[in-house]
Amino acid sequence: MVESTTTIYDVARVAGVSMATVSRVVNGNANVKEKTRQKVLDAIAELDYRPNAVARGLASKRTTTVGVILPTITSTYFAAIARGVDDIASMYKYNMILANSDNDVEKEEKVLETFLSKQVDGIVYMGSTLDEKVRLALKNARTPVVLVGTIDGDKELASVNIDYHLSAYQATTKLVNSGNKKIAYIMGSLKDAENTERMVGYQEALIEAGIEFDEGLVFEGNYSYEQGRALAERLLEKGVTAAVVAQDTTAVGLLSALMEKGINVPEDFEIIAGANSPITQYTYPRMTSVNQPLYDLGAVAMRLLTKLMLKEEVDENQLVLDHEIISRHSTK
Amino acid sequence: MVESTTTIYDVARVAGVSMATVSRVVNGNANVKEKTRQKVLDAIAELDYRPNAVARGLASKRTTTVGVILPTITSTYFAAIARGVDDIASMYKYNMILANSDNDVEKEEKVLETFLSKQVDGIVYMGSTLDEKVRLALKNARTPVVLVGTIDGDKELASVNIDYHLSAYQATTKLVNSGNKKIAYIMGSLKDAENTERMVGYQEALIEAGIEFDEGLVFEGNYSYEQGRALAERLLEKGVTAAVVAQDTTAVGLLSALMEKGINVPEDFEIIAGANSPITQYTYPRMTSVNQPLYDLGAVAMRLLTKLMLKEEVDENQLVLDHEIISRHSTK
DNA sequence: TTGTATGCGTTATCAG
DNA sequence: CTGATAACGCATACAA
Repeated sequence: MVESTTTIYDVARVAGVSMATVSRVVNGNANVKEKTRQKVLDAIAELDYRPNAVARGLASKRTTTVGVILPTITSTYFAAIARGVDDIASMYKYNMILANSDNDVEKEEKVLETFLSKQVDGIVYMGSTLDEKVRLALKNARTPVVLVGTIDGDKELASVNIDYHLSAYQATTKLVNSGNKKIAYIMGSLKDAENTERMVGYQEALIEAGIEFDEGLVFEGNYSYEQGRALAERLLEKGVTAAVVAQDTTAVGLLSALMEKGINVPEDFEIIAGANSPITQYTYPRMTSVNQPLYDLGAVAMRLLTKLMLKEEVDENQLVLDHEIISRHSTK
Repeated sequence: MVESTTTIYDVARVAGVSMATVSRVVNGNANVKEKTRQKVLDAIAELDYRPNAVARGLASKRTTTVGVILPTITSTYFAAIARGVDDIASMYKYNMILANSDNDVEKEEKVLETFLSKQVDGIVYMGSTLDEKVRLALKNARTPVVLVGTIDGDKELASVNIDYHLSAYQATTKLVNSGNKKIAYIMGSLKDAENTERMVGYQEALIEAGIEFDEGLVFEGNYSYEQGRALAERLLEKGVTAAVVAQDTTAVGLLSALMEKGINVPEDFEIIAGANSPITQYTYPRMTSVNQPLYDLGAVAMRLLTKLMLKEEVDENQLVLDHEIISRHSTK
């Protein structure tokens, strides 16, 4: 158990071959006689040799590591996506360096810098807002990047999303059809392309139903549970009877505050959550929700990234996955 | 924008100094004249030079990266801990390679192997069960390891936990005091040291209250929401009127199934959740829960790991953080 | 099929 | 205070 790192040279010596040969068998190169391969394998086992990935990375310029940046891993939304990323990543033998950005531009820039210095082979970026500085940094990086749940207006960066415009239209229409006249929409910052798309979908649905658009019924959510709770009163005051809430935690907060006020959901108030993360099913009543294929968003993004990293042909780098609205018990 | 990786040599040439000097200023070595330092800094800025962390890692044998292995990041429980780890890690300039193990021993071994080959400076391990093979691998690693929310019976590995025995005793006693005679305990596998500790605390509380221990009221949970739901009926059949549920998601499942059956919580059935992850507060009614300082568990673990990595003095490597029971509305 | 030699981009030792 | 120069552990082009 003295162990001073055993290197490829040690293996070569014990196996009676050159280090190049050892390297070949370690890397599965076919040009090795079966007999020598076995000798090397034996020596590796005997010495308990483990290739040094850092040295390998320096020599090959590939680290088999991807950087993943997201607002916060404590969000079930991002956690689900990250899980999809990791599963595909490990399937392709990549590891994932994960960093929380809290949607803070400075942190994002710093993390990006670190990722690049660590020579990650690719980057997966999630963030509601795509700041212009970050967008440029991402674009200029000589490392493949895939955005998830984040829209690059210029469509220069590869991305995987759902059709936010359509989902907003559908959710709003569903609430219109069950008789609601005053429908609120709670979404993230309107500076994000994703939310302007939602806004348009919302407006279209209203117009189609002959309902006048009221700017006062659109709220910028901040992803917090507490905000959802706080919103309950304001919505009630305005006579709102239904709401689409893009952020699940906020939707759950709203629901819980309404229930505590004795408002019947869905009889007196309908809610549609926006991402169908697990928590929407942990509430009582369970919430109707737009089902974003979170895991798949991550999985598909990572798969796309592998292609980019391996310089494979990619015909379309703006991927849009299907969503659906799952009716549970927070709508009629 | 042609950019073929600019190295320390390029900077040296432009600054008119040797690479050694560049290395010094990059690493904040004091032995550099202010004037030359400025020249180097200018050259770095001009060339947009970024140190290659891989080369640095090979030369210095330090990667400023720690490996984090956990069952699944989609669990709010582990996600909260991971957030604590990452915050402290980045505070100390470390990055986090995250890997999901699904509590699968083979995956754990494989991940561990990968972490070591990537030369991580330290490892944070979370997993309900600590398999003997994994325990040995961890113990033999020449890399510092800290367990979180995981008990090593031999106390050889550093760890950060709460007092599971005490928390079980307190939760059970609370339910006893509000008049319950049939109290169920739903916890993870009894093969885990953590849960045998809980079991003892549970039994002690019952004995103290003169209530006979009934093995049939102890269930092995599997962390799923669905299992919580399924358990509702069985508990009711047995005449159980209260339960301590170590896993939050299972507790939430149980609560929702009871509510749907028209059982009043807490009037007819009391529940205490075991980890106070955010979802326990998203339910209606909000759940009384043992509050494990999840974020702190991660933060303290990472802090401890930094000490181990820097070979600082550590007087105690078996850390126990305080917990509390937060009374909300799923208990009387 | 195998071996030799060189380079990857730093850190670190040792002179000066 | 600064500059050569030797590792670091491996991949790989080139020879044999």
